[in-house]
Parts: sequence; structure tokens; C-alpha cells
Amino acid sequence: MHDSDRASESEGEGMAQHKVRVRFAPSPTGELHVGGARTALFNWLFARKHQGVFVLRFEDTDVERNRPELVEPILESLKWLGLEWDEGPYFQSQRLPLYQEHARKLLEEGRAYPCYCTPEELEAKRKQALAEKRTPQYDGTCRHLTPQERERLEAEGRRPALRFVSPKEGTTVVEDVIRGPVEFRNEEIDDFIILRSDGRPTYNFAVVVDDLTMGITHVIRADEHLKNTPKQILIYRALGADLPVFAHVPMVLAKDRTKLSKRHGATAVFEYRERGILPEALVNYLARLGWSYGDQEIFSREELIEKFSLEGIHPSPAVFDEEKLLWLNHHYIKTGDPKRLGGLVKAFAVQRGFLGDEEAEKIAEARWARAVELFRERKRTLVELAEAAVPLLTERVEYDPEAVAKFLTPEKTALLQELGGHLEAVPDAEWTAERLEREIRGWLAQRGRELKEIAQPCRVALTGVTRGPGLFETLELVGKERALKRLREAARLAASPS
RNA sequence: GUCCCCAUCGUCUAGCGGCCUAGGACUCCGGUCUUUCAAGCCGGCGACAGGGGUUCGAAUCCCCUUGGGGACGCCA
Repeated sequence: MHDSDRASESEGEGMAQHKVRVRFAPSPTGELHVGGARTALFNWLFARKHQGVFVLRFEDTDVERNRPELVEPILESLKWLGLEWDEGPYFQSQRLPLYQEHARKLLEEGRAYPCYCTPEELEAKRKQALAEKRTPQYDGTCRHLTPQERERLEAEGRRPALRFVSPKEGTTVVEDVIRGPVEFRNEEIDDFIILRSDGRPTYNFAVVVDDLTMGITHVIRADEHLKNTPKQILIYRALGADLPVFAHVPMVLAKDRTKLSKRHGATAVFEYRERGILPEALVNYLARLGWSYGDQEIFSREELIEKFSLEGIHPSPAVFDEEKLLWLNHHYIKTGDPKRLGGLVKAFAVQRGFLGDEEAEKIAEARWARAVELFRERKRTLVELAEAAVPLLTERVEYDPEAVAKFLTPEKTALLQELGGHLEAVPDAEWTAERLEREIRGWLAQRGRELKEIAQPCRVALTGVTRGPGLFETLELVGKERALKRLREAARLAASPS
């Protein structure tokens, strides 16, 4: 009598079975957070791997909590991550007749019945049960009403909700690809509501009707739905339908090992975008969170598609680690195309107010790209990159007082002055790191001095700080005119401590 | 309270009975390189939750305990 239907046949590869169809079904009640993004990613990867279809569906039957204005941001988050959907987005709110039709069928077949209990009555019973440390379950008050009793209740003006008739004996087994068989006793499943009194479906019912009518073959979703699955299986059976394959992916937890929420700081995909995280880094990180392929850490999108499998997903929950995300982000910053990154850095510089829009546009694309090349090994986010690049690309330098005090001594600034005078002779066109290195090393040799004597003073004069890229590269990027000016003015800077 | 899931370094993980005195990655700490800071390279610290079985042999299989998480709505 148990369920072994066909769920365990799972991912039969090679077999010319039905085309894989998966879905991501967020509810527009908040921004797309990293946990949801990972679920979407797994679905997307699975679809791409099997040349299947990735469906997007919004579960928006909860009119009170729904925020239609959040739909667009969720779509944008998915696009930013590169998770393009093939079908949809569908909206449950626009499919009400479909659910009602299926509900009517269940009602006619005696698999569902009207319930006249009010939400208030039910809430009171639930509270009482909890207070008495009993399991809150529907007590079946309306299960066996006579037609006369129903009439009387209708006459009172009560609008019934529809409850599913769930079996009181036996068990229902969820064959989960990630966890294996999970058994539930049917007595733990009460007669749950499938249609609210206003005709809107509840989650468990809408999901089944949708997954069924949309031809979903693999339900890949968050772990928190595992407990709902037996209910859904009962509905599938009542509707005479085959089961999809179920895969419940473990949750993403915060550092304190509880469910990720706003109080844990950044959780939304957008927040990471704003911090200067690259989408490929977040995708790589999320994929590797709870999924693995041997010892490999770095995956291109193509590799992920090639190597992804549901069997590779770990059953245990995983803690989101920002440090590792940053490490991956750094990796992609170090290896990405400087031109593309330069464009992004420019956008961040403007967005964060490091410089004005027009000012940013005046700076050549090649210089933004060059700035990326100089700083990419020392900055982990695009925002940090933008912040660091500005002093070399614009007039905006902030001098660190400590650095000035330490390195711009009268003796050093005199040297810098002299050096500036010497570099005057270098033609604009030859103002390159290579030429400058030759020039400066030669100049130092003549004076019997070493590079380390002027490197830091020079760096501080040029950029305001003690840390940064190589001196010659820095000089080059700052440009002749601006560099000489800063060398000249170093003395004055030191004199006026402000 | 009931039910469900989970359990290898701080974190992500490899491991699917012998290859394990447990491997990799992030973090941290040394060293190296060096014009600074990084990056790179080299090295180090660091785990099979506990107890019973099964087996010639258990991180791997079973049971119990403990711990953690989640779910118990006319929310999704």
C-alpha cells in the first residue's frame, strides 16, 4: 500500500524519458535571498544539464503578504546571476479557476469536504492544544456533517473552506533523491485545507496542481518543504497522477547556525551585488555550498552544468561563510577581463559617490582597465577597487596624516622635488612604467642611493597612502602632469599638517 | 509538546568497509619573495559528537544517547 510509485527511479540517464522540467517558485514576500538563489541555481543547473526546461512561477496566493513590487527585483536578481528561465513567470493568482476546478473534482469524488469552522475557532483550538502540549491538528468537526447541518451553517452565512480527506491509517513515504525514503504516519496528517473560504487555494494544493499541469518532472526545493511532501503526495494520488521526483536541498544557515534572516546582515542577492561581489563568484560559491565535486573549488558556469548532479548535494545544512565568498570574488577579480571589470569599477565609483558621473566618463576606458590591473591582487570587491583607483585617476587624493608625517620629511621631500625635476625630461609619450623605472634607477645610482629610500615617500606623495601597487606603475597611471605636481607639492603637504 | 531532517577541522567539504597515523579549500599563524601592501610559493595549527553492536577489519553499516536545525496556519 505504500508509496514506491516511481519516485525512486529518479534521474535515469540515457533513457529516453520525458524531458526534464523543473521550476523555481518563489513567493513575492521578500527580496531573493541567497538560500533561494541557491535553490534556483540547482534547478537551473539541473535543467541545463539535462537539456530540460526551467520554469519560473510566483506563488502569490497570499494576498495579505504579497508585494507585487517585489516581483521585478526578484526577476532582476535571477538575471543578474545568469539564471535565465525558459518559461513563465507564471502567477498563481492568475490561475485560480484551475485550482477550483481540481478542487471541485476532489469534492465530487468525496476526497474533500466543506468545513465551516471559522479561522477564529480554529485558532482557539490550536492555542489550546499547544497549551495542553498536544499536537495541534484539525479535529474533524465538519468531516461528517449531514446535508441538513451544512444547510443550517450556510444559512448562518458561513462560507466554507475545503478540506482534504486524508487517510487515518498507514504511511506515506517520500522517496527523496538526496535523503532516501522518508516515512510519515498518515495519522500525523490532518484534514488540511486546500481551498480557502474565499476560493483561493492554499500552498500545498496550488503547488500540486501547478506542478502537475506544468508537467514538472523534478521538484527541487528547500528542505523546509519536506514535511509538506506527504500531503502533496496524497493530493497527487487523489488526482490520479504520477509523482515527480523529489529532491529537498538542505537549508543555508547563518553563522549562528539558525535560519538565515535579516538580522544576520546581508542575505539578499542584491546586497552582495551592491558590495561589489561578482555574479560568477556568488554562483560559484552558492553551487559549492552543500554540493561538491571532489576537491574542486573553482567552477566555470559550463563546468557546473557539466558536473552538477543531485547526488552530489550534501544532506546536511550548510553555514554561509562570507570569507570564502570574498576569496572566490577575489579570484574572479584577479582573473577577469580588465576591460569589463574596469567598466564595473567605474559604475561603482560613481554610485558610491567617489566621483561624479561626468568626471568618471572623462577618464579613458583603458585607464579604468589599467587601474583594475594594478589593484586586482590587493582588493577583494569592486567597491574596494573603485575606492583605491580614484586617487590615481582623479584629483581626489586624501593624504593619510600618519603616512605624511612618517615619510614626507624635509629630507625626503627635497629628494622628491629633485626627482620630479629630473622626470620633467621624460616625454609624455614615453611616460611608461618601464621607462620610468630605467630613469629612476639611473637617477638613484648616480646619487648612490637605493630605491627603498624614496619608494614610500614617493608613494605617499602620489597616492596619499603607504600601500598600493608598484611605484613605477603608479607613476604611469597617475600621469606625468599630475604626478610631477604631486611630487612638487609634497613639501608643502608636510609643512602644513592638516 | 509532537513530527521530520542532520552530525568529519571554526567554516565549506573529500571519504560511499581495508588506499585514512583522515585529503583539499577558506580563515588564522609562520617563512619566502620584495620599493610598501597584496598576490604567489613553502610550511604549521586544526575534525571522524559519545556509547553500544555487525565485521578479520569501521569515519564509512545498524541501534541508542547527545547536540543542532526545521516544520506543526483559511503563510509559503
